[in-house]
Amino acid sequence: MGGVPPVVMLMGPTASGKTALALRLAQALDAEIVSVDSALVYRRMDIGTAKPTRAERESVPHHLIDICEPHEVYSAARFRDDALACIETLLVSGRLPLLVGGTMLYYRALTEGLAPMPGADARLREALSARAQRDGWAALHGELARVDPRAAQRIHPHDPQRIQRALEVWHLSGRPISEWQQRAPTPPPWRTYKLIVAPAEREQLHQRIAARFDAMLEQGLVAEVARLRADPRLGPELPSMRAVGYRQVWRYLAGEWSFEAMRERAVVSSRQLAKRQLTWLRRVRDAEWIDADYPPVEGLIERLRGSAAG
RNA sequence: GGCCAGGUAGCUCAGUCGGUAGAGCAGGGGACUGAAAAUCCCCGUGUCGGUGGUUCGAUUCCGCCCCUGGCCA
Repeated sequence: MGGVPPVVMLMGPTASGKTALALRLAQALDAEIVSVDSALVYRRMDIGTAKPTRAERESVPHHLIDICEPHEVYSAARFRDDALACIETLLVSGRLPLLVGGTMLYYRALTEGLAPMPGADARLREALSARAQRDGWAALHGELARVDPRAAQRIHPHDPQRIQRALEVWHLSGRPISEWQQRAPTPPPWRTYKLIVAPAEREQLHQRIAARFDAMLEQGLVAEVARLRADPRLGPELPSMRAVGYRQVWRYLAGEWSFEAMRERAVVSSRQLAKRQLTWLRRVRDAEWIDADYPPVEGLIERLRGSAAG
């Protein structure tokens, strides 16, 4: 099969058991885990992100976890750079990279690349938000329609995040975002083996999600968020604090929601996240789907060994 | 036991001056290029508690019954 080294990607919705399965595979295959998760990158966010425990991280090396502070803004672009560097290092030293996570945009950034357009600019975003506050996002969408009709057509007038990003790119580069985005995918040079783990029944996933959130509460999620709230650099609008669970507990601690309402809203958000992840996952081609309740671990190990040797 | 208010979508409720009903939430599907655990888009037939009656026609009006609150005994 040639000398192209393999990379294994283990994907799946939240609460599907990715972490446990990854540990077993990594130990059997002598692999190292590369996290593909937009929340695990943040330090001090452990319980609510279901971050692998210290013991787990000692049994198998993990990468791209705890790499930035919650007041910082991580991004798909940073992930791509970090992941490419990390995978290269592992491959050079002959170890198998096992990519594990549920942030599907990050997988896409990695496997298809990102257009080389300008990155985020906090000042500009503030200015755009201020104008939206005054004139409404519809006005900014109208402006986008003048400078980049193609993008304006694709972006819904109610989608502030994308309107803002499109205008940001326009102001920073003088070129429409739709122009930047017209470019062929740039796949990485290695072969990938894709695994998707998910419960066969949606109801099963819903039960896992509720049970897991209750477990997080028992483990002290509220206290964890209280500690984060005490950090003056953190606020509810930051990407880190908008993560499922954190966002709801924040509002509970702010006195906006009862404990029961917080719990319900968090579980609901988690279910909705899982649904969005599944929408991405269904589109993934050439992936092997694994039933989360009966993962064929031994068979998988055999196949991956064959693939790695191939 | 009596009186009052309710029983309408999985939940909370609106509504039909009689022509078989619609919001929010939940749920489902989809989109997704530096915030992505984010941000958006689309999708609403359900014995209108049961049963008789009036009526061309009842979820709507009337009687009785059941259930849930509240008040009075």
